[in-house]
Amino acid sequence: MSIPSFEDIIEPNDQTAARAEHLEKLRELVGNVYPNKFSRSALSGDEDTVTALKQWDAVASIEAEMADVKSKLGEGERPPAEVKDDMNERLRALGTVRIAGRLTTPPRGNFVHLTDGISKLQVYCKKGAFSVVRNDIQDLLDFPDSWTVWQLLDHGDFIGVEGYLFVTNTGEVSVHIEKLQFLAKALLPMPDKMHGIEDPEIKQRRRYVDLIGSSLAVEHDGLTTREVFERRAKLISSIRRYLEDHGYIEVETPMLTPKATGAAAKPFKTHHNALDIDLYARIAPELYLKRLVVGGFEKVYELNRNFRNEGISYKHNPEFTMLEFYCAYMDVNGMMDFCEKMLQESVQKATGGLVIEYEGNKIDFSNFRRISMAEAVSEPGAIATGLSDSDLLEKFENDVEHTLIQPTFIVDFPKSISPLSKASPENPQIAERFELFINGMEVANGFSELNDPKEQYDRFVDQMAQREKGDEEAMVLDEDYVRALSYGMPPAAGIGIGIDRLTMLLTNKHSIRDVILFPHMRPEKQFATEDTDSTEES
RNA sequence: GGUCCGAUAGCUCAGUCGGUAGAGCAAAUGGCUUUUAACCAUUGGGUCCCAGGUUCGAGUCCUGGUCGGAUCACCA
Repeated sequence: MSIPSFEDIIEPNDQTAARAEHLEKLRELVGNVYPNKFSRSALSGDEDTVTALKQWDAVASIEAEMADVKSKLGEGERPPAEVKDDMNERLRALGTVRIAGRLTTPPRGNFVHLTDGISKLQVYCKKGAFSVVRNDIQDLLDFPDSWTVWQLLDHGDFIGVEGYLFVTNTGEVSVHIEKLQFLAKALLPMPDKMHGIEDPEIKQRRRYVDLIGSSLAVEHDGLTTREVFERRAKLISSIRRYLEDHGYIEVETPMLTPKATGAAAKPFKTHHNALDIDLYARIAPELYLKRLVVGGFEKVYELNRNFRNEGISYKHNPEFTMLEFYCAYMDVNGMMDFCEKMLQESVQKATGGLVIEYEGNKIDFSNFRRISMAEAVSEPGAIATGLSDSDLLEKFENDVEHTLIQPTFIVDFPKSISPLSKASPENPQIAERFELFINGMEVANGFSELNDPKEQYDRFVDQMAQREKGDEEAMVLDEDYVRALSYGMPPAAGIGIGIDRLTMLLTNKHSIRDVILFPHMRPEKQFATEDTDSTEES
């Protein structure tokens, strides 16, 4: 296949031409236009980012004072000169700052804002009163070359500045530049500064530019893209901390497996050349994790990707992040208790409260309902009886599931659809299994783990029979897993929690694609998929 | 896979009944030594997603396609 040219990739236009020309002129003035580093340091020596600098006590307190002064001013009035002078004296005494970032606007006049992706900091340069670092040799450019460099900066470029802090006439804390260093060029134009990128396709395909746009956008509904993924990260780290605080150990089990089993789903298939065998991307880590319970890891978890070769929808992506964990000697009820507490803690940490707003609904995590599937499909006070397992499930999925807005554990699943869970001691037709529903969406699935190897074998055989009958998603017999259980597994409970869906809830996003940085999409036509066969050894 | 909706300048979007392709931001040029999304003036910038069709004439109407979104089915 032909290799696309650089121009094919960046698609030149008048804007890129101007930027490329600026880059060449800058190269003549400063030498290397892509220098290797810029040492950032600010007042106490620890503030390396714009955000850290703005949050540092001395700076934050002056900003707070100024906000107070400005709040008492009328429209168009400026802070009194004596207030400003006093602050400037205090700021000047703090010393020199070295700070770097991306330009959030084109340089206009003498001002520009730098961003670290979170906060913005204004910098001011006085024509003729600052120098530009030459990146090729230890030397400085002075006026008029320094001013030329300033004028060659574009919206989106990276610069580093050295200078002192001051407040402007309008009361904004800014850096007065003494030295400026050019750090990197943006050859492509930045997104609209008011709206960022709105086209959902470009937002998802080019998440980097969505992130640039969303951090700079003035107007946005709800969380910015960056905030969505920061909240996702907070959720995940708080879950990890909670599990580790409770004695769980994180493990990694195979993603490429000889058998796709442990869940009801269609797998992705691939091929290992050296071994000449087919492998499947895992659909669940479940059976590997329980092998570890057999081996003596009494509390074990894995938080990573699963792959299912199925449809794409607002709540399905071919690869999705799932938390699975197992606890020895626990049953389904203990697992529901633990899950409830863990989710409450995580929601609190990620959002700051237990009540979230999702698509107009208030969802309260402070109390999870528990009702049986039979109760859920029945009129109040009259439990439906005589339904077959499949009718019960169908009625539940069609009539009830979407009505479960508040966190609700549905318990007492039919055993026939739960091939890995233990039967209830009271009713052999019922599995000790639950699913957690929030906003009509399944978020978790857990059960008392079946640990009788012979019964597990029989259940697999039953699944294989259904497979024979054409059920592509019936579970595949895993002989080694049956062997593992035969070494003895303690009673245990396990759970799987859909992290993407939980994130959707906590970020008020309707689509799973909005909470996955790079969701699955068709490849762009002009950049065909790589022909991997041609790289194969012959 | 079914149904519905969408694609116009780098970005955000208008475009009436089928009659010369528009605005704001961004860009270029000039001015400006403290501006707060948008300083002032001037200028340039279009395969109206693609391919057909109807028409004197199509961004606009019709058919097919591509890509995307919503929704239903399947699924977690």
